[in-house]
Amino acid sequence: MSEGERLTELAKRRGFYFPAAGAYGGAAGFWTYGPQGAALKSNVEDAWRDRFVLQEGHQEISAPDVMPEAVFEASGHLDGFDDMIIECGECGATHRADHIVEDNTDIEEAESLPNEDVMDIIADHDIACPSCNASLAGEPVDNFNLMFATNIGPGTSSPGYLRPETAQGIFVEFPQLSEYARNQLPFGVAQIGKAYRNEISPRKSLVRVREFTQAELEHFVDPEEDEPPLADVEDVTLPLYSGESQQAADGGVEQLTVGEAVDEGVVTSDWVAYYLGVARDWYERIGIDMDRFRFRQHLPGELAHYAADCWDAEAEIDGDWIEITGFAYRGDYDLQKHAEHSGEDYTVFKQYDEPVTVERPTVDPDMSYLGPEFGGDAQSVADALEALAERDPEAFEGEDVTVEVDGEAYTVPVEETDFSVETVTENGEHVRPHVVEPSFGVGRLIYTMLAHAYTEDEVDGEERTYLDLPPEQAPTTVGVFPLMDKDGMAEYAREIASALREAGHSVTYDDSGAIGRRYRRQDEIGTPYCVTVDYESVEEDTVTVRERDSTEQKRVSIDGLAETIARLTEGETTFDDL
RNA sequence: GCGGCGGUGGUCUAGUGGUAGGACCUGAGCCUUCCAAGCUCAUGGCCCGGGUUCAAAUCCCGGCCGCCGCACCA
Repeated sequence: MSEGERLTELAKRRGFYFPAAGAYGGAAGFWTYGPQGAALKSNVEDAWRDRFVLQEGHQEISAPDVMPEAVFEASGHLDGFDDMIIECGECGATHRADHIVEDNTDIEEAESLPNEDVMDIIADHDIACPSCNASLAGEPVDNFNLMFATNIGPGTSSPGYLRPETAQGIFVEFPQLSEYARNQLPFGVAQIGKAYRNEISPRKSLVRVREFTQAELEHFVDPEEDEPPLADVEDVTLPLYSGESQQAADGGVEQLTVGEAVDEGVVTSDWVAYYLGVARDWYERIGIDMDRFRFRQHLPGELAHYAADCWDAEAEIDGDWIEITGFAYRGDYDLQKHAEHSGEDYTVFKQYDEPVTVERPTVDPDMSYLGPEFGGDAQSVADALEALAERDPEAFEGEDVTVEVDGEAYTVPVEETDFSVETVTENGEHVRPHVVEPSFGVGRLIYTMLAHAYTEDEVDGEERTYLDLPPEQAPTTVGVFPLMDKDGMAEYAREIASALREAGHSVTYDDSGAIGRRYRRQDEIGTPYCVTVDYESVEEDTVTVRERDSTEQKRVSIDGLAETIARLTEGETTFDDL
């Protein structure tokens, strides 16, 4: 059985996750997190929030899953997602219809043509299937959109989409979010939420799904001025698999510190390097095996439409590398697009230390002259004059000035342009922030954590399976058992369970069957500690605490038990020191 | 979406054209002074639809789901 199969079996049996709506046959790519899985997910999200929001001083928001079409027109997802697909009737291969047309004809931008036209072109040119050479003439051209579409309100006049990434919910609200950050760069806005992609072929349980949780951080920075606090992470060692190494015959993963990676230019963006460092330690914190982990740089052809440089964090499972996080330097792509499409201001005003006095050439052309003179071109001429004044004020020194519009020259008397050089005081400038984006797939993190935590060993000759999840992440912190359900032990144990719950621990109480069975049950869901009440407990107010990984036990006093468990889970003390 | 393989209680699995058996798990009880012990009892199943047949969980077709490969993964 593969690692993945063992995991899926355990996940279903023990309540981590299972295919959704199985009673009706299910739907591929949708999974329900059971009690253990939901608790684990919640813990991972809390740990992420702690590190990437609280510790960084960022803000967190929660935007809608459904957004109106305009948002995705601006973001590029509508075009980027609406692929023309043609399927070969012979071999069944699916191809991008627009690409096939572009490759076989002089036509460019075939994507902008209606599907019928593309079909006709394929028939007219008798284009063949690139896979098997059969003719594609007559095969239908379909759209395949990876976004889930819906209608907002009754009717179809207001289309909406389920977001394919949580990021747009942040970008689109930038003007408001900037206000909350008092318009001071840099600032970061995070979001943990669902995203949806109508994948052609969901695979590998939680790895490729149609509905998933993302934890995304959009860190808005001034590209000219802001620097990450690299000193905080410069000694963190990163396993880097650069684009260069991937393409080299003998390339492999290089262990470089964040400092070295930046100095040697392996990671070009300091910001990306910073977050690689932060994330590396965080992955370790949540129990990902650092011996089965790497950062892989995207190859040039692999980069998304918005990304300038991108590294993926990848974890090895069953010999495959699973992408668990993307670290992208998105530049100002998204804010720029939303500014263009919405007409709103997606910049931050940066005030200078000292106001700057500059001489600015301006024109205020007399339209009552330009209008009659140039007719419909008058506005273009006025715009050209303005541009020229900024570019080359000396052009206005003579009697006439000549500008070119669409290859045609227009000559205007300078006095009609009202040219002047004004002295203005500038207090600052509008800056369009750049965006650094670490984007985590929560389901994939969970899948990796479970796969890496899955451990088999032997206790007293019996095989045992347990999850060595870090106590902070474990769905349940402590199991409380009476050694036997008699002589007051159960009552005593229930009181202890209540007390531990009141102290904030996640507690399971179990009095069924033999004690060993109960330990194993907790082992399989990764519960780090079990407290057992025996005869001595009732008499002396002590209990045994059993550690999951070693199965060793220590007797401790009931007094301060909750604090003892808390210190163990938080790593402030070790089991050996009890 | 294509191709290959598969689908029997919660899990793992046996099985045959005559409507299913085991193990584990789970629950109840007994026993038990710390690691899946034992005994008794109990709950629970042939993925869905159509076809062939006197009879289908079994054979055929389609669908759904899963795994693998291809394609896709902006």
